[in-house]
Amino acid sequence: MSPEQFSSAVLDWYDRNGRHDLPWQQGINPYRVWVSEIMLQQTQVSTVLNYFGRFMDALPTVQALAEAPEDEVLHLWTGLGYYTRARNLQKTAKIVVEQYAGEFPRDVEKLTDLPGIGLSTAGAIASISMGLRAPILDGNVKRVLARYTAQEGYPGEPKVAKALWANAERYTPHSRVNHYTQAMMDLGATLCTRSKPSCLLCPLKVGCEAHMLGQEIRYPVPKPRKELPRKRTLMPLLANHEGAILLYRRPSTGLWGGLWSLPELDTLEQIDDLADQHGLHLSGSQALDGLTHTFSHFQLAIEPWLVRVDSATEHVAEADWLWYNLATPPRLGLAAPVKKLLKRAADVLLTGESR
DNA sequence: AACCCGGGGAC
DNA sequence: GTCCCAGGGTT
Repeated sequence: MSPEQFSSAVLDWYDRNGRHDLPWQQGINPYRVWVSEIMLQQTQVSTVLNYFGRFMDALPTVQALAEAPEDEVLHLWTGLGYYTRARNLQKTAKIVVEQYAGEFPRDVEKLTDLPGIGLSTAGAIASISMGLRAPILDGNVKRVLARYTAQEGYPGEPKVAKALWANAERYTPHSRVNHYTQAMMDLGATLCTRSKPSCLLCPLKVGCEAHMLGQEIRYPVPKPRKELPRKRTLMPLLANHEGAILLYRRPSTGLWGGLWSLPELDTLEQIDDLADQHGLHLSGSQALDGLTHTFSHFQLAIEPWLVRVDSATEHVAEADWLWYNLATPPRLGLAAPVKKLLKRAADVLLTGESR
């Protein structure tokens, strides 16, 4: 779509389906829009609804905010979080009153010089409350544009951010910028949502690259995960004469909650403690191929050892321990890597092969 | 570029 | 529990 078609489609949708009844959309002026934009930074609309009205009732003008005790401002902010926002709010109010005679500068660059106002917030204030053709790139617009252009790369990357800003600028229309800005935020908040976007209702679905690829959820590309912490553990597979392996049931809460698993040891020497605990006599042990299991929050390197049990093992004394017969496996919940290791153990025990 | 700030909601 | 949200400032 051309930029004109793009913005027309967005504006038509806004006229029919956009939100027009939010508190900060009434009695629009730079002060109200500014306060709402600051409150909405990293904060959901439903939360801000509980604060905006109270704040405006108490401090209806930039002069009132500039003259208020800081404690009063922070009181009105209590529960919203990111309290630097509140302090910056009042700093900016004082600057606007003292340096700009109480009128916000009609200039994006001057707006970004004010504490707490970055490029996106400046664009929102300038377009919504002043009608200036200024782009925004908040989380909503970022998501809409990243999908529309199937933008690769994490938006925190300067190269990617630059591409997104360039498109934000390109699609911003020359007329009705106030409605366009509001429309793009609405689109991102109500249709082009992070998960389960409502593409069938979207005015941009015709040109949306991500939709054409059927890959809406891939965009924007999430922040790259930091390397996961690594842990290691030894897992002994104690095998009795019947070809059964000793397992225990993990506590119902926590990692692998309620699943059956192999014992975990820090060193191979601890195997003797385990044998004593169950009254077992061990013979030879043999290393199996190691494997790595990845959790959401760490990587676990597992060193499995196949250990032969020499003594009789009719019963296990402790509760939550059992001999898992590889030939006639009971139907139990097993941790994924344990299932893999049991299969390996079965191969070794039945064929004598080491893999 | 990495990190800090914060509370709440979706999943 | 994790991740994200109408981001910006500091180091």
